[in-house]
Formats: sequence, C-alpha cells, structure tokens
Amino acid sequence: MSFKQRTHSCGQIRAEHVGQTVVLNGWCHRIRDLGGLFFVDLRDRTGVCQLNCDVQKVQGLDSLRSEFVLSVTGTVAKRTPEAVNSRIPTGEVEVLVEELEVLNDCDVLPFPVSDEEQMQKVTEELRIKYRYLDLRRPSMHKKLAVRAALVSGIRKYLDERDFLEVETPIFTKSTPEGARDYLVPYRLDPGKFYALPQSPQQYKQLLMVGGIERYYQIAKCFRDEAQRADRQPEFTQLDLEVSFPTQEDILSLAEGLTREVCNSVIEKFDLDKDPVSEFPRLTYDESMRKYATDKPDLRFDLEIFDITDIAKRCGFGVFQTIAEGGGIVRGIRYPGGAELSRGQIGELETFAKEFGAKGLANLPVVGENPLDAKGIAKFFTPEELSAILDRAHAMHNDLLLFVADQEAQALNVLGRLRNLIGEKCGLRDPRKLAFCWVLDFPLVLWDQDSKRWEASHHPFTSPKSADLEFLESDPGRVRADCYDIVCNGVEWASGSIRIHRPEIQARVFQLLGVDEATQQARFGHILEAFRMGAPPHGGIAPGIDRLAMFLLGEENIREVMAFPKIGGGYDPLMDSPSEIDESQWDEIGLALRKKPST
RNA sequence: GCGGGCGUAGCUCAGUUGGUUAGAGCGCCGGCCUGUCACGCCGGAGGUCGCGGGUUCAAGUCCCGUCGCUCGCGCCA
Repeated sequence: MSFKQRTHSCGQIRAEHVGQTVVLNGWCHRIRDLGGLFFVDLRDRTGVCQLNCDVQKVQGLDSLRSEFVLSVTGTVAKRTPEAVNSRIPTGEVEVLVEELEVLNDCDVLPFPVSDEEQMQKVTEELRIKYRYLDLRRPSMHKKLAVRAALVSGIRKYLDERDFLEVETPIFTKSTPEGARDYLVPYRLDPGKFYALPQSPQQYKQLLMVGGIERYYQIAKCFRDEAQRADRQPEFTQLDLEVSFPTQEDILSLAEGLTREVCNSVIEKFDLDKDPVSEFPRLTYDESMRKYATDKPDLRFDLEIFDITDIAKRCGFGVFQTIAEGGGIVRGIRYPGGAELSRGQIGELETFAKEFGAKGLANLPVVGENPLDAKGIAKFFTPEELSAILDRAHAMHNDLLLFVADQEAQALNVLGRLRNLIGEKCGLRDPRKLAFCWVLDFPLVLWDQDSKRWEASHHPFTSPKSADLEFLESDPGRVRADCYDIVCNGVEWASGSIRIHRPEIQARVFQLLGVDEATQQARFGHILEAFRMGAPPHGGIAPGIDRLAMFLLGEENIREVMAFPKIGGGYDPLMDSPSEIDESQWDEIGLALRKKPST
C-alpha cells in the first residue's frame, strides 16, 4: 500500500511552519464535529496537532472515528488569538486539510486510550490484554523511552570502558539450588530438559575463564516463583563481570555507572527526582544493627536502638525473660507518635504481630518532664528511663516502640516497622533516590528448617581471605566479598568477588553439604573450568526494570515493561501459557501425569 | 500453599434494612450545531450483577462453594 509519507511529526508543527504544505501520518485522537466546522486532533508519538477540515471539501468525514489511521495533507495556518490553545505545544497553529486518506479504520476500543485520566483507573488486566492500545498513551511511551535511555546509557558507559557485550544462552541447565527453574522439554531425548537461566551467572564466570576480562549483557532472567508488585517471572538485569578486579574496582564502576546513567536520564526526561549523589557504604552488620535489615531505606535516618542490657535487669518481666534467655530488646522511635490514638497504636501492634512479634511495647514521651513518659515507662527506674530516652534520641511527643524476641525475629519486625513509620511520617520522599552499598555479607546463614548452612548469596561467592581460617571451625563468622546496592529500601543490585581456586570452592561446597557426586553432576563443568587457569574475577547484576521503576516513581514493575505477565505468569494478550496439540505431545515424547483427584 | 481487598453496561463506578422494570458519568449509535480543543444540545441502544448451589413469598444485596484479578506472607542460591 502506498500512501503519502509524513513530512513532519504532529507534535512538531509550530508558528514557523505557517504557510507550508505538510503531510502528517497518525491516529485520530479526538474528533469535534461542530456541524459547519470539523476538527480532528491527529496524534503520533511526538504529540497532537489540530486539523481543521472544510466540511464542503473534505470527503468521508462522516465515517471518521476514534483511532482511525490517517495520512493528511494540508497547509499550516495560524489560529486567531481567541482560538489559540495554550495547553498544547502546537496550540498556536492548525493544519487546514486539503486531502485526507484513511489508511486504516478502527473498531470501537475496549477503553479510552485518548483519555489519560480515565486510563489511570482501567483494570490492569484489560490494559495488559490490549497492551498495544495501552501503549498508545504518551505516559506509556515515556516509560518505555526512559527504559530505553537507561539501557542505552548503560551500553555507552560500559562500551567506553572496554567492556564486551556477549550474549549467553537462554536454553541452559537446571540447577535446583535457588529459585524454581522454568523448564523446556528436549525433543531428541524425552525426559531431559533445558532450564531457562535465573541469571547468566555461570556463563559469565566461564567468559572470565575465556579471557574476555570485561563482559556485560542486558540479560533476560527467568524465575518460576510467585509474583509481587516488583517481581515478574521474566525480568531484565544488567549482568557484568570483570577479571583481575579488586572489590573497590567493581564498587566504583557500578556506582559511577549508576550515577552517570541516572543523572543523565533524570535531566533528559526532566524527571521529578533529585540527582543521585555518592553512595554511602554500610557493612551488613552495621545495617542490621542500625536499620534491622540488609536493605535499609536511607531516605530517612531513624535508627534502631538497643536496650537489651537494661532489659536484663529491669522490672518489666516480659523484657527481662527474653533478654536473659538470649533474646534482644530493641526499639525504634516514632517521631510525634505520642499523639497517636489507642487504636492507631493497636494497628501498629497488629502489623508487628503479622510478622511474628509476640507484642509491641510502647512508651509515649509526654508530659513536662521526659521522665513523665507513659506506657511501659513505669517499669523502669528514672536512671534506666533516661538511658533509654537517651539511646532513642527521644524528643517530646515521640512514641518509642519496642520488640523483644530472638534476634532474627525481632529484627524482621523492627525493619518492617521502621519502613512503616517512615511511610506514616512522610519520610519516604518520592523525590529521593537513596542508593547505598551494603558490604561484607556473611558467607553462609544457618537454615533452621534444613539444619544446614546455606549460601547467603550463591555458592561461588568468595569468602574474605581474612576469614578463611574460620570456614570449618566457625562458618557463621565468615564474611564474604559480597556487596549489594540498595535503593530506597529495595535490593537493586547484588554482586561478589567469586571463588576462582578449586580448593576453596571445594571447602565451600563441603560447608554447604554438597557432596562430591552432586558437585560433579551440577557444577562439574564449571569446576573443571576453574582448574584451567581461571583468573580472579567478580561482578554485579543490577535490575533494569527496578531502576526504571525508581526513576519513574512506579510502584509496579508491570508499568515499566512493554508486555508483562499478570498473576501466575499468565499473558492475557497471547493467552499464554496455552495447551499444545497431540502431535506436539508426541514430538516431545511426554504425557501428562494427572493429579490424583482427591 | 496462606491471609486481606476487589468482581454490577464497552470503561469507571453507585446500588439504603433483602422488596416495583438494576442506575450514573464516559464511550457507542442517530439527529442538530461555523471556532471547538474533555465541544455543546436532543434522542436511543446496551446487563448471565464473575460462576455454581442454598435460604426466602422475594437475592446484585444473606449463607456455602468456586473461579479470576490484586496486595502481602511463605518462596525468590
């Protein structure tokens, strides 16, 4: 089909074009039929421009409808002052249509794409089912454009620094550690499966053995786990790996990259964000102590305080028992929280209990004298109370909240409580992007359920050389050369220096309880590679989708993806996953094992 | 796997204590309209109240079950 090709974009037309004959291609955004006057707002990616159609001359106006695709030829004309629309960039002019060709018509749409305000409320499932319509909106364009700018900025930054972009396979090998794999049946040997990569972890390490030295990839990753607002079954990471690095090399590279890319995108799109500044660095221990989490929201500085020592000898039985029993008693300050009603404090307690707290002790700092505090204040001597208020940095009218429990349990509750308080006090400023480093994670964590040590990152993470001597005697105190970037309380990037020496890898596998045979079956290929001159190497993997979310202020990962899945990994657009026909079953040589009906 | 929320017209929603023929705005269809720009005005069509069962003289409304979406927990090396 031939049609008149555009000479200009719709959003581009200005007073300087007056008198020119232009051809515009685009969609019929809105029609205003005044009888003797007929206006069409023609839209393309760049914006909207008003067409003024002479009802005497232009044919086919009667049948014109929303979202028809048009090619229009006309002359740019200045509008009279009263007719100027100052709300759109093209509002000083209009195009007097001489020729209007309908390139395609359009069914009545399931939702109003021309109305951003109404689109805000349309059921998400419907938007995703008709994503190709949803994407016609300028706000969706912007999200994809920001995402594209991030990726292109990342490529530029790394290309300039001699990184090589390498693609790694999507059909790979199942490793039952970690997340559930997506599996692909292998036709030539029924019963065997490929797995889709949860990350290109092993390949990128093999690339280092291959002497690539500086690798990156904008990598699709797949994890068959339940979704969350910020989790999709397939998502995109910047995966990168460097040979012969110090940890500092990786940190400064990743931080430099993040700051440069974010700040240029913020500027280019005039995003409502403060520039990203230098990342504070916290150790894991420090982060757990101050913020009760390994992913602290540093947009606000409320710190957890410890009163376990006071609790041990205080008159409050609940605290005393737990503190003496090896538990901890820690608290957090709720600024201005003394004004909360009994019911509101009850809600905080309910929240804490949802995450396993036995209770939530409270201490409102009220009255003339700080020592007039209410709540559990009566259980403490004036000396104890003043020590507590001091540690909490309590101010008049604050509410102190305390959790007493075994450490892991108490920290879980306190960490979540801290975010809730930040939220309620308006401290989670949407303009801020508070990136930080969390360093020196423990190599392994004790898993209560399986009664064994589990890698806190993954089994290829290098123990700190200073801690190697404790690998067998006291695994819990071994720190790893492992680092995360956290932004606004969300884990954004995770990386480490890897183990490159087989004997250390063997000791770690032993600690993790992975026997020789299992090592060989699951990781034989990479262990063999490590024996063939593997260089020291390390890397990091930041999430692209989440970065787009941070910058755009989106709470939902689906908003920054062109074609996301809804719950259960279902794609309502393609109606996928879907059944396959009999011949396909035959080809893969598999049959469905029906669940026994109970 | 578990918990909270939601499900009524194409879209967004209202629907009282269970009570007449289930409503509104937008959209859609028809008509009128020469400066609109969320055009306006007049008229019209459009409903398996997610699905199944139950209670009742009577169910969108109450009860039981079930499905879907969503947020969270578990899970996510």
